[in-house]
Order: sequence, then structure tokens, then C-alpha cells
Amino acid sequence: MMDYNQPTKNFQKEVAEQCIRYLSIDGVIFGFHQNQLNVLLLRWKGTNEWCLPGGFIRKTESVDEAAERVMQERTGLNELFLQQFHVFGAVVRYDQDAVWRKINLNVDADSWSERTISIGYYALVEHSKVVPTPDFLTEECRWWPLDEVPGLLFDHNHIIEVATRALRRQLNDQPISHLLPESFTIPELQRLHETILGHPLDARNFYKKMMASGTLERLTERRAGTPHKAPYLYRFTRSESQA
Amino acid sequence: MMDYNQPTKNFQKEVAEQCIRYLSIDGVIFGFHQNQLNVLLLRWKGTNEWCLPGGFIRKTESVDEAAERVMQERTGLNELFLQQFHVFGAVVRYDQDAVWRKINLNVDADSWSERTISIGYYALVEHSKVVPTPDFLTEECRWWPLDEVPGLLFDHNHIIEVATRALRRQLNDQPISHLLPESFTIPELQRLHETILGHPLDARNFYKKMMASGTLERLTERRAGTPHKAPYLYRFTRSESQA
DNA sequence: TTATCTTTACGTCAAAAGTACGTAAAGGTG
DNA sequence: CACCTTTACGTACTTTTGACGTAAAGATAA
Repeated sequence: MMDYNQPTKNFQKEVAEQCIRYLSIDGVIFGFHQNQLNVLLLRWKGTNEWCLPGGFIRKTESVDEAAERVMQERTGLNELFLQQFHVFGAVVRYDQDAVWRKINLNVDADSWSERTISIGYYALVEHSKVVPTPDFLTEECRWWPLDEVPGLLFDHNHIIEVATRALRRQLNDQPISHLLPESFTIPELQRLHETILGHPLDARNFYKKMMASGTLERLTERRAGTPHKAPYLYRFTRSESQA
Repeated sequence: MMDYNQPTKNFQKEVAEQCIRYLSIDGVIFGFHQNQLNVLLLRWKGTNEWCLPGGFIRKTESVDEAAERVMQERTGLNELFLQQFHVFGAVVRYDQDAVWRKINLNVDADSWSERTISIGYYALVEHSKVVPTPDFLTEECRWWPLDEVPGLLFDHNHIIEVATRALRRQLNDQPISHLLPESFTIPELQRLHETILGHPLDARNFYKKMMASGTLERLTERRAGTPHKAPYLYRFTRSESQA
């Protein structure tokens, strides 16, 4: 069992034994809530410093499995849509000394302060279903609106930027369904697209385009409780591979 | 200096000391010749087995630099268009025993038969400028037409497939210029597009589309020596980021 | 009760992009 | 020099995209 009084030491030992050195996973977990894109961040133990969820790859698991495991642990979700989007492989990715100081880590220079190559994954999840769960190096896990994300540890702001660009590109190719609940209204879907693309869309044209795409199925129910005309609920027809 | 009588042993030692274990680069170098897409392959020393160019990442270089170095060594080119396209991270990527037998390698089980995660890059190069150069594990380096590629070592056939799909996707987004010489005719460009896409295009419509793209500049010369009407030469106006 | 306002769920129309196909001129070959 | 292929255009039609119109639904205010 992990000795939580000496987490760092044990962690280093575990990584060295079970995991592939130099190589890690960083995950950008996107959620959509109150018409905003959110990402799940972790606060480092005993500090006010935030970072992305991540982890090392065990020698016995595939890279995809490692990403899935890490994301599952932080979200409590069994299934999630995951996409590999970039390898961050610069020799100096960030100011290591500055980061070690920020997180009060006394580093064993031989084993821990070496460069790390990181494989970036993004996940699209249903915001309301996530149970944010810190890992043993962090003491808080919560959603941050994408445009309020603070200065993060490591090069994690940069990773979020690249992930966001990749997500935007994906939106052009295929419908993005995993960020919304099973059923949703067209205006809600429009807000999602607007948020990802970063600019407003014409409601009439958006409606037309979605109808023409053939990926949506109208339900008989409508969304009640709105101050105006009750919109129909829709769901994606999960035929092909979708996001 | 490398001892070429004991290449494998020294290679293993070098890798262990200078390079990042478990992690390698695999490169799919595309060229275009005689209306066919070609890839550069290497024949393993003393065998009739072919594989992709590749190599390990040195501790002192970035992943991109490693890819560039490996590709430069195999092609003799200083500048080449490189694109990271996928990480191959399965625990078992191919039948290791079978491969070791094929290449007559006696493997030190502790250090060399471990899994390797590979970062896939593809390169687009001007076919005629390449000087195919084997590395010290191989004794032949040459172009293979994409549709005549034999069964390769490791999972390299799979990697080529994924790279080809990525290249096809890229063609939709941006013009692909690096596969052609500085100046070329529209029909030559059309053959390239047809080859990448895998289906014929209408010459009239292709011409119109290319003219409308605004990325081409017509030269005053024409291509002489053709049995028919001499076509104009064009070149890409290298304004934005192009492939 | 009824006018008003916002939102939804459609529709219209024109510009732009994509697709099918026509053709004259260029440059060989028999 | 007739003939054939290829280039370098052009025309016409269809599909997609984008700007904008509007009636019905549902709440709120007078």
C-alpha cells in the first residue's frame, strides 16, 4: 500500500519500477456546462497551483489504456470518448526548477528531474456525470471554465491550447455528441458548437444544417420549464463513429 | 566509433546510454514518381526483410529533432516536410519472436526484447532529390511503390496504412506541395491528387479548382518534350503554411 | 384578457462551391 | 496534312452555404 506520509518517495519508486520512464500521459478533459467549455484541473497538495490530470504508462498496459485509466480515475466514468492529439517532446518543455519550487518538491536529481515526453489526450465527457477525484499528489479536483483557467504548472496551458485547436478541427469533421447528455435541444447543441468554435452561429442555418446531417433523431418530448416556446428534445443516432 | 563487426551489441549499448528506452520514431517517407506514391524502405542486413526507417530519441534532442535527424540520414535532404501523425502504443504490437527470428537477432532478453512505443511521422519529399541511404542495421535503402510494398517487419505495414490515411486527410485541408519539384504542370499535380485520393478526378474541374485556390503561380515556360500540347509550368506561392 | 416579447421551427432567396460535360488550340504521329 | 491526344479554357446545372423573414409557442406585463 501507498505510504501517504511519504507520497513522493513512494511514487518515484513505483514509477521507476512499474512504469515507462521519460514518458507520460497528459489529459485535457472537456465538459460543457452553462454554455461554457470546462476542463478538469487538479490542485497540487499544499499549494495553490493547478495542473492537468496525467500519469505514467505502466509497462503492462498500452498507451491508450494508460490514458483511459488516468481519465477514469479522475472522472469516475467507465466509458469516455478519448482522442490522442499530440506528443509534446521538446527537451525543455518548461522551467523545471521553477515548477519544483512551486510544488515544494525536493527532487532526486538523478531520477526525477529528467525530461519527460508527454502524449496528449483529450476526453469529451458529460459534465454532470463526472465525479471529480484528485489523485494522491493533489488535494482538489474541479472544473474550470476554459477561459478562466489560471497559470498552470508545467506546460499545461500550452497543452490545453493545442487540445482546443484539435477539438475545433474535429468539429468540422464529425458531430460532437459526448459532451451533451443523451437528449438535448437544438439550441443547446448550437451553444456547444458556438463555444467550441468561438463565434456565434445563425440559429436558422444551424437548425437546417443539423437536420440535413441525418445524425439527429427528434423525440416526442419537449424541454419544459423554459420561459419561452418549449423546444423539442433530440438525440444522436449512434450509427457511425462519433465524438 | 561504432564497431561494425558487432553492430547489434554496440547499438544496444549506445541506445541504452544515449537514448530514451521504450520509445522510438518510425518514419513513412512519401515520394511521388511516375504517377505513383512511393515509400522509402530499408532491407535488414543479411536478410530479405524490409522495414521503415526509424530510430531512437536521444536524451538531448526533442522528438521532432529525432524524427528530422532520422529522416535526413535516410534521404540526404536538409529540409523536409515532417508531420507527426500517430503514437503506436500497444503492449504487443507484433510477434516479437517471429521478427527476431526473421532478422537473425540474438536478443538480450532483459534490455532489448521489451516493448517499444513508437511515434509515427510522415515526410513529404521530392522524389528525385532523395539519396536513399541505409543505416548500419540495414544494407539497402530504396523506394517502393506504395501498392507493391511487401510484408514488412514489425507492424510497419500497419503504420504505413495509418500514415496514408493521415496524408489523405491532409489533402482536404491544404495543398500538398512538397512531393512535387519546384515547378510542375497542372496535370502532374492532378495525378498526385488522384494517387493520394485513390480515385480519378475530372481534369476540367481540377484545373478550375486549382486556379481558384490562389496558391498557384503560372510561369512563362511550358513543359517541352511531351507528345502533345505543351502544358504550362506552375509553382506554389509559398505564402501560408503548406504541405 | 390581451398586447408584448423572446424563442423555436420552420421557410425563402441569392451567392458560392462543386460536378458534368463541351470545345478550340497545341503539338505531336502515321 | 489528316488524325489523335492533351491542354486550357468555357458553360450549365446542382448542391451547399449564408443572410434574413416569419408564424406559432409560451411566458410576462398592462
